[in-house]
Amino acid sequence: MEPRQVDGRKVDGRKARGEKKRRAIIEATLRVIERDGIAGVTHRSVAREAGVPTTAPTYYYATLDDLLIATLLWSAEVLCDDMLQIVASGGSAREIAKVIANAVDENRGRTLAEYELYLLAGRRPELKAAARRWLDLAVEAVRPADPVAFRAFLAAIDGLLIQGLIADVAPNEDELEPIVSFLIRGRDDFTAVPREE
Amino acid sequence: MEPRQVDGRKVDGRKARGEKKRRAIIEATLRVIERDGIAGVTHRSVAREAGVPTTAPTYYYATLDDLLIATLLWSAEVLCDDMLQIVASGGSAREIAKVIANAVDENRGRTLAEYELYLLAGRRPELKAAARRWLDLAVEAVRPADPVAFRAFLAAIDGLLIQGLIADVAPNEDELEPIVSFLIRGRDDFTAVPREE
DNA sequence: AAACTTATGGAACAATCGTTCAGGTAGTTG
DNA sequence: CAACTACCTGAACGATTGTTCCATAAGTTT
Repeated sequence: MEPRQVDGRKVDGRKARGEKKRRAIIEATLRVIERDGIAGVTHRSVAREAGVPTTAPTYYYATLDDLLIATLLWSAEVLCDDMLQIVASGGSAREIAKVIANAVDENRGRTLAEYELYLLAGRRPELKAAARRWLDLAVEAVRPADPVAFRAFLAAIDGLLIQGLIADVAPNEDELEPIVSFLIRGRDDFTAVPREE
Repeated sequence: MEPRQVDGRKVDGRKARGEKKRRAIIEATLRVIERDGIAGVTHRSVAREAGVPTTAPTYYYATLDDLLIATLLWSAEVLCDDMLQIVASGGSAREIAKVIANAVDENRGRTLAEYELYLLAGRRPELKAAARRWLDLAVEAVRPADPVAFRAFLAAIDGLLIQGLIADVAPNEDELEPIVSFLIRGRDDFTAVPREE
């Protein structure tokens, strides 16, 4: 059975293909950012990466800025997942340390891209909410009884990640684990308040 | 008495002027970064900001990249001062909170520039040492007995700053003070080891 | 199948970029 | 003051940029 709209018209296959290409362009843009940073994003570099004609990005996104913002808003969801994986995993200090170590080593490109988002949000107010979203989600997910200690923990996560990016050699989980352990000592404080249903 | 070289030759006034212009160009570049980010740095924009001819930046710095790196290395010293003011002030939590609040409000442009340095260092190894320098200096200045607690503190400083930059309204010192206070509780641990003379 | 709508892409444009270069200017030396 | 040197700059070039435009292809409806 073919997909149809409520009014009986067929779903326009042209639009469907368009949406796919739209996402392909955004994903290509993110890959470019991971590899070369925001500075490397041009219509042509994105088109080359996505394997589409030069004018395709322009066609789907009115301006290069729109493309960049769309990409970063989308990547913010990835950021959210990464960060919540760190914060709300409920795991041991070692598990958290492992996630951080991965973020600054294997996933280094993506982590760099995420902080490019942070920095751009500093200059583009419309990106602020997206960049900050994981912080809000973290608070909501954990519902810390001691918000002060939890905010300190969240700040330290950001600091460990960004400092890990500029280290000569990326820190491994063995180095990170004691620091994380120190940060979450008395973690019971975080989760003492159960979520109200 | 006019300045002379040891060999009796006069100091070349031409070179002296050149050095001044060199610094003027770097300072102009930093202002451009503070205002528009690294993306806004071009030979022409820098020249306009510095009030020098278009080709002057090219003349003094072989390539635009050299200019950028020279600027960021120089700004790293400012970063160092700022950070050490925070860390090694030996001040109260309130004083530290005040410095952070200033960095994300009044000095917002400069703080943004400093994190652009951080991020660029993530992609340019030759900048890493400069970006990391304040961390090394902080450790050396404080000589913490508990390096783990101190590194957590340093990471949290970075996190508070960068999160302050993407907040809807910049946090003030009243909000920051309890967090800082939490971070430096048991600060005696930091300074328990006196510097060996 | 004809009419119609939407998606698509190659050519081209103006603007801006980094950089080159030959000549001019200012300061120093003899 | 003439010769010399080092610093400096305006004009210009080739490359790349974002974006526009129109012809065409693809898909849908009548």
